[in-house]
Amino acid sequence: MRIYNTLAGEKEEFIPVTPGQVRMYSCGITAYDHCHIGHARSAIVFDVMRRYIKYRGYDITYIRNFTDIDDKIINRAKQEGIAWDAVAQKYIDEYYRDMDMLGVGRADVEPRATEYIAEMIEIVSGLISKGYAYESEGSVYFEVAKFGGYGKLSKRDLEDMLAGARIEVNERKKNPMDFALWKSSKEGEPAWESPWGPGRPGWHIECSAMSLKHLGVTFDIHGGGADLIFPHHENEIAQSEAFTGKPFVKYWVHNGFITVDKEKMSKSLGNFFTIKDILNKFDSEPVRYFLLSTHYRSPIEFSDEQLKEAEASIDRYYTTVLRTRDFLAQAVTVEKSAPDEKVLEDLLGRFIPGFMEAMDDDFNTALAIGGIFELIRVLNKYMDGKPAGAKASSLINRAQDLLKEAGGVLNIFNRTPEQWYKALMVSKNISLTEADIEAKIADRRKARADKDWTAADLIRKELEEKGIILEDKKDGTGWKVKV
RNA sequence: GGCGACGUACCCAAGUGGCUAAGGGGGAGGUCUGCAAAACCUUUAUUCAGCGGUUCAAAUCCGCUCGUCGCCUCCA
Repeated sequence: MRIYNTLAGEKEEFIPVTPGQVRMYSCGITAYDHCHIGHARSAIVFDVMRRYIKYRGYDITYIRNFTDIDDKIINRAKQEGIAWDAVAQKYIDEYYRDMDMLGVGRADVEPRATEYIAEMIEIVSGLISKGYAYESEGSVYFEVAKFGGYGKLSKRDLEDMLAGARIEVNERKKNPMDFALWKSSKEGEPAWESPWGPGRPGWHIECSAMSLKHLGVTFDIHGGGADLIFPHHENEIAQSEAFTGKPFVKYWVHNGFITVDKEKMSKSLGNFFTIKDILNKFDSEPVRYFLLSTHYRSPIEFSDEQLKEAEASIDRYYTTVLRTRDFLAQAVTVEKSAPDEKVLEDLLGRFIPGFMEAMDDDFNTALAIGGIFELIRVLNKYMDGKPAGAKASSLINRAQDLLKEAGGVLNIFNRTPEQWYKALMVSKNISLTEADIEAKIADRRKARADKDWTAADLIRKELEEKGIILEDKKDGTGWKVKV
């Protein structure tokens, strides 16, 4: 496997610290507001990395944290007139609802910052005694000038950053770039006892404490959105490496942003879409597919148009699944090979190697999906040749298994066509029930038997206007939701 | 100002030195069908923002130009 390492600035061969074992950490959310599609991208990307690493035979431990104490949470609590921890809990619950919908699995450990106050205090104390941090009016700051490697992840040097202005002056800091490890709390704010008086942890220290506790001194993969590279991840490196004296993380991976009208989706611009809003209009599978159809490091332009295309692609997939099922259900009478048997056989042989080659190359899900649709096309073409018998059934079964295997890693394409159509009926607000549709199909069957084509076509048209497409097959009429 | 990324067909999107430039969506024509739908076939990039260079060979490496975006402040 090759992984693009932000620290190295290039793809590197993946060699875990401990052979056969992978330890991975990704930055979760600060629980103070609804999650938007950008959070979904990050969560899905790391979910797929985790699934693939596991598929590749590694024993993986995956940690994803929740920041449950922070200025934004405190402000939100004031706004909503509820306790800060109630705010955190509310948005964590909501996060789980969103992620469950999107097929994002739970991490092995999902620590919350406030459960690790003691560990954080220990690190902060250690950093003070080692001379990397100083206390000032009840707060503790990390002195970046003392840490030689500062800037190595974000590729910038301290001098340039100081010259770059846009840094607020803070009387308590020795240097404007110094960052808070521990913040003294004002009266009425949540606070924990510490050697420096009542206060709360700074944002960055929690990830250092929780990863150290669960993954050890040096671990394999640390991920997050590209906007966390600086300052968050840079600061994590400084704290952790200053404290342990050992390398913090071997591979840093960062996902790209979602854009709207070419601009980064962000709270301040107000151009964001919450996961909830999107799932009101679209089923979750097209959303997940859409986010995986572009390489994780590239920007993705978000639009309804794109989601509709994703819907069409998924529909193509399930339509083919339905077709293979109809095919396998046919009574076998004779053994007949189709002209493209060899082509299909060849492709079946190299499908999984091709899938792995794509995923091994820095988790190229876009290429992997391309391979899936290549198989879909070849499979359809093969069935067009009207093969029959045991050999044909075995090839088609094999194709289905392989598609399921690849889909399992991406966690898409793993429903039945019926579940897909049902989901579409919900997301598209189809007013008909399945019984309504079946009744119309029965009416139309009668009309067709009487060769009353006008009446038959009228029923077809009527259903189409309500979003249902009829398909006449040899042994009856099927239906599907129009995408 | 500093650092970085990107620019591939009508749209989305792989491909980063050498097999016919993946795949999806859309358009046009066709096969099939009572009509459709689905599927399949043909077609839609002699060319990868532009210019110049390196090389037997470049979308892929180097340089310049143009354009777009990001980080440098909380941010997935």
